Amino acid sequence: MLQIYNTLTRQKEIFKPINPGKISMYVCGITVYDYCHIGHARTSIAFDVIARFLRSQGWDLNYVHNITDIDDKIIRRANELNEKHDQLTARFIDAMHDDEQRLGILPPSVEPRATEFIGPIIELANTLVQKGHAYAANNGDVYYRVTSFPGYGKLSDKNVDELLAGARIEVGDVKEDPRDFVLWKAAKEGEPSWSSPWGNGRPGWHIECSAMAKKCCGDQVDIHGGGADLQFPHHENEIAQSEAANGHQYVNYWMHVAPLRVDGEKMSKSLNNFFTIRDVLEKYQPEVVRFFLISSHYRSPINYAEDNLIEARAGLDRFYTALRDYSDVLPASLSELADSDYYKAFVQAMNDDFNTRVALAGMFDLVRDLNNAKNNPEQARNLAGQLKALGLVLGVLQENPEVFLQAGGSNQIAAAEVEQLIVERIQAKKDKLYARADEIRKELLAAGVVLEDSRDGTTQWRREST
RNA sequence: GGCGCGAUAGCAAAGCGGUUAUGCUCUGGAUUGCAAAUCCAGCUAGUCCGGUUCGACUCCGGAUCGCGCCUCCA
Repeated sequence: MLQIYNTLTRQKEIFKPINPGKISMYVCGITVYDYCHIGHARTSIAFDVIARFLRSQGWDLNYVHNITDIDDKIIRRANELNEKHDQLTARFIDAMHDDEQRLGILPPSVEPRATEFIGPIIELANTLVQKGHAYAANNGDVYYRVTSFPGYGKLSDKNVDELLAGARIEVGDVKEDPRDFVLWKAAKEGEPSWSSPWGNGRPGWHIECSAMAKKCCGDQVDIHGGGADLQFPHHENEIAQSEAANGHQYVNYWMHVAPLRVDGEKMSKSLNNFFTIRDVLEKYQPEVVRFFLISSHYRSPINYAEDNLIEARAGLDRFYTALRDYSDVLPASLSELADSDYYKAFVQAMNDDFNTRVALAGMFDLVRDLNNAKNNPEQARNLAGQLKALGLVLGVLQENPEVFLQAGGSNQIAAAEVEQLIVERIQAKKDKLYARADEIRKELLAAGVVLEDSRDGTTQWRREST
């Protein structure tokens, strides 16, 4: 039985779909004015794992992951780079897809872009104006009237009155109330714009998600997710918009992924302490990064630190070492797994608010049993197939073990050179020249390569995680 | 200041009112020409102070510390 921690109620709840067997899941994506950082990767991977798991359990999942491709930062960056805004966004969308592919993130069911939903956005803004929840200011901006929505603050536990105290009042503000937020922004000279009942302009940030969720998922969404930093104001504003317009509950289960930290602080654009995905992948294998990010629960903050990445590689080393002799074994099918205790433990862990850490712990148990079963090839192959099947749900363990183990590390020495030294060493061993054999071992170890002799006289090698 | 989250062994990170989490590290043993890998065994826990309970790391209260949101942010 699937349980999900709901930010709205601050507790784990038994999941009940709106439509039997179906789940709609809307996840806030990225504003594409720069390369994605690994904080973005954390959220994307968390929901990728959730999507993979839900599908594996037979749910008919509609996973919507949007792209914000028009906003102030995009316009500013395009001006800085003297580039058209849509060229800029196209470039960074390509980069994002590239990063996602490398990290094993499967494409969502739908990937709507704000600029493709201008019509529905205007329609929604219009509805809100007509219902008295929004108003057009005299400069062509349209604002949401926060005090018109009684439930405002329910997601983030904010008190509307206290928000007034902290609200920023800008010079020349045309809002009725400092808490009001923009639905439609009048265009200045030269800015990209679309025509609307209020003149040329562009959508505000929050309304695009309300509009796209409505079009892609319907008026009510099963699961809506994103980074924890979107809880307020973004998701709070989405609720205000959608519930005021639709007249009923917008989202049943709100899920928020904890921030990734650097030196104990949140990694973010504004703090400028972020590492882009491509920077990180220069240094670590994609699967190592992915494994690191799923090694803790999605609601726990994790620290991006070298030691933790090395540990992730060490964990994967254990998995891939166990799978070494079974590169030809295919992941078991779900029907083959039905009676497996490992599978049951895995599903139980994942059903408990997607506890990947506990799921992995069970997979390590499976590794031990697999290593113990090496004298029973049939059983061993069966266990290897199970392990790969569980790995597939998490999006890991699908590489060829030798390829994985021989990649990464410092790469001080080429694979061909390693192979050559191994040939020389095997000859030395045959000649009982153990001093020479040990010398080669030491030399390679200094270059981060570990040799592993086997009983039949062959030698396997891998690169160390450091 | 308001709202919220967390504090677990050398490190990382989970569940659980009483029974081994797990991974890495470390120690001993098996194995190995030496190693590595693997297996077996073991060592290190629950920030502090109270309370509830036969019994608390687990529930309740308080303190301390850390973090997030309150402004664009996944």
